[in-house]
Amino acid sequence: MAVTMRDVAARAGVTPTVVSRVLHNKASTVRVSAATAERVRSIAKEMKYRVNVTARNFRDQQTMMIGILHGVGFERQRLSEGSRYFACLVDGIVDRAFHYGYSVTFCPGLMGENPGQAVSDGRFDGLIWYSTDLTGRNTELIQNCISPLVVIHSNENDFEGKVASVICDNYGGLSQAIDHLVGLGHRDIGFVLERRETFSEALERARIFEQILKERNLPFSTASIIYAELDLTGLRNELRKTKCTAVLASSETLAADVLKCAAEAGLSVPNDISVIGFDSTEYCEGLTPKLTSIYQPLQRIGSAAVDLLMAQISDLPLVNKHLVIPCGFDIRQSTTSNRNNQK
Amino acid sequence: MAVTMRDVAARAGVTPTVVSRVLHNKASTVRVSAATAERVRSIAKEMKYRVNVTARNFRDQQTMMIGILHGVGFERQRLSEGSRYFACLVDGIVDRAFHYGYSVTFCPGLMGENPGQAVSDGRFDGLIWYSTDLTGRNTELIQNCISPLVVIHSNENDFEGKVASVICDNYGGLSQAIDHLVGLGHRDIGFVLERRETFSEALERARIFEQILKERNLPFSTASIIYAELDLTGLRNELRKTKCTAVLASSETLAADVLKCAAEAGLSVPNDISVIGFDSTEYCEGLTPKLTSIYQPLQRIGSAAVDLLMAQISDLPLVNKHLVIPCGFDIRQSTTSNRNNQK
DNA sequence: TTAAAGTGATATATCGGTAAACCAAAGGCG
DNA sequence: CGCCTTTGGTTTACCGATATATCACTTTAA
Repeated sequence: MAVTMRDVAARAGVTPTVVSRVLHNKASTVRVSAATAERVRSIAKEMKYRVNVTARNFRDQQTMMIGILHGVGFERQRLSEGSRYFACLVDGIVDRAFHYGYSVTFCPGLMGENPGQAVSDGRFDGLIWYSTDLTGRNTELIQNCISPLVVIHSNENDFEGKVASVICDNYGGLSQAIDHLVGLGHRDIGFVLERRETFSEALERARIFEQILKERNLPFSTASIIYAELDLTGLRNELRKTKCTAVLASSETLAADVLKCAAEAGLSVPNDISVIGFDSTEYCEGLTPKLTSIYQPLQRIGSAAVDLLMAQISDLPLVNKHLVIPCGFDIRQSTTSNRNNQK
Repeated sequence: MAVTMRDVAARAGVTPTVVSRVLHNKASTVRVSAATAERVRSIAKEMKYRVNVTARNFRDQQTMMIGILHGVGFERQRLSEGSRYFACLVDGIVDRAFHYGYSVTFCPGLMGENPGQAVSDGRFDGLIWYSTDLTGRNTELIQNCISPLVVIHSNENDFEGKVASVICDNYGGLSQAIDHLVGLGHRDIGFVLERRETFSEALERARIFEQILKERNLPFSTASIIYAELDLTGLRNELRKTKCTAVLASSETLAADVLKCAAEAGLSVPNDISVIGFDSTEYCEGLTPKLTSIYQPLQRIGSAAVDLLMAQISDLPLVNKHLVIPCGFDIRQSTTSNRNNQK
């Protein structure tokens, strides 16, 4: 069917080996006469010869392919849900992988019995695990996963420090946000997160939020944590009765929900209540009011994950297999001085 | 390194062939004793044997992998740009591909010299081409692409009908939108699109828009087409001075820009001007006011593309290689009766 | 003059799985 | 008993690229 190396070799009156050398080895190292090399090259071009990548990968026992495992099991995350977030991450991964000559494949949900099997199948040279849920069954799957593996949103404390991870600096990001609010005169600050016990990322942020408030000697009580159900009625009521003059939301999407609920509850943002989100993609600019937000460099997180993965694949020594990427902070219109607060 | 079929065979005291038959052939067709089969199966399980997918693919001369080629060349579309749109499409593709046992890989930008080469490389069994630009160099690349190939946003008139395509029913969708506006008493209707000569999809919609207005005996002039530059100042001015009481935008993102510019121009939507978008993902619900929109069933478009591709890969006879998927129409808050118009 | 070194290529083996051809032993039948 | 069929395997070959070892033929140096 397709033109093979043998075909080219036959036409050029040489051995496949020579063709291979001419086309893929550094010509300096190998001994092929200039004339032959030129002839082979021109014939290969004329015949539109292309290496069979599958054959080469098979021989080299590699695939030049990494998989993104997202939303494992019941979580079943789709690209179009929370897409802004995931899309930025994927862009970072794909770009960086491309730079290494690697391609990226999506593994939606569970791929076969065990996600790790995709690697032992030889289907991928490595996996990047992206999931907001690092509890229960996922913990187990990750630990049993045959490396190479990098988990996003995980840190050195998870998995006994054995699994490479990339995470944004939640502590730094939340500190900036809280200090910003404190600077504006706020003292009663709340944290809004989805009520989902398996949402590790949000829970971790809530934990750090509490820690920072205490470090700053700011008031913290159970009322400081506001849970949002899928149905937003509850959130609307919570906002109406909370004594917080400012709230942080654990994600951008949730911050948008807070804006919506505040409006429905008759609260003006930022005059009645200041709101800060987490993510800061271009989406924040589109909201009314424009959302002040902690900025996660998602593309950098993605590319860092690829770097970690490549180090494992190439068996390079890793100085640190647990990366923490600093967050930025973008002040927009949804936060203002507590003086304005009419409560 | 990994356990191979030979390892299992050795332990079971049989030939690799037998292992292969036991594990992957329908046991009924092949002649292996029940006892042997059972023994092989249990040993394979015990040794955690997994087929080497690369090896099998190599032998079968296939990859069980399809590529999504998006944003070729200078266009260089990233997933996070226009992500809502693309994300839905990708979800449809990935799901359907998975159903066929195929995986999906992203090929951002130009992959090597010629995108089609990815297939002749044997890297993919087929390609899905998604691009808003089907002009110039891309036309050439598509025509030179070694099949199998399916192009999204293309129809039977492109590429001499030779290239399989999937497109949404722009005529039907726009008709519904225009009839909706006419029903509300509007007569001066505009169409907003990005000023980019290579934006085939938007240009096609503008052309159909014009056709429908003429069919309905509605006023059409060059002023009916409003171009949006990257810098939105122009759009703001255009909206301020247009005599249109309603505008259609060629995409959801652009419709959001129209809402923003209208607000900045001091126009109330929908009272001063009605706005209709194209896409209708959940994003429309988040805008203020909620956006009335033509609904493209993006996931269906994606899955239809996969079906077309699979038919080509399996060499099945195709009744129709040019699919047109009907659009829906979701009425929300950005359109209202022309009576309210204060102009 | 002869051995050593250099040059330009070829032959071979292998990655793992599997289809196709082949074969030995057991069972069936006139 | 001898011949045919069935059963339960084994042997072989191949997919395409390429690393390694090998080889024939020069050229150079002692």
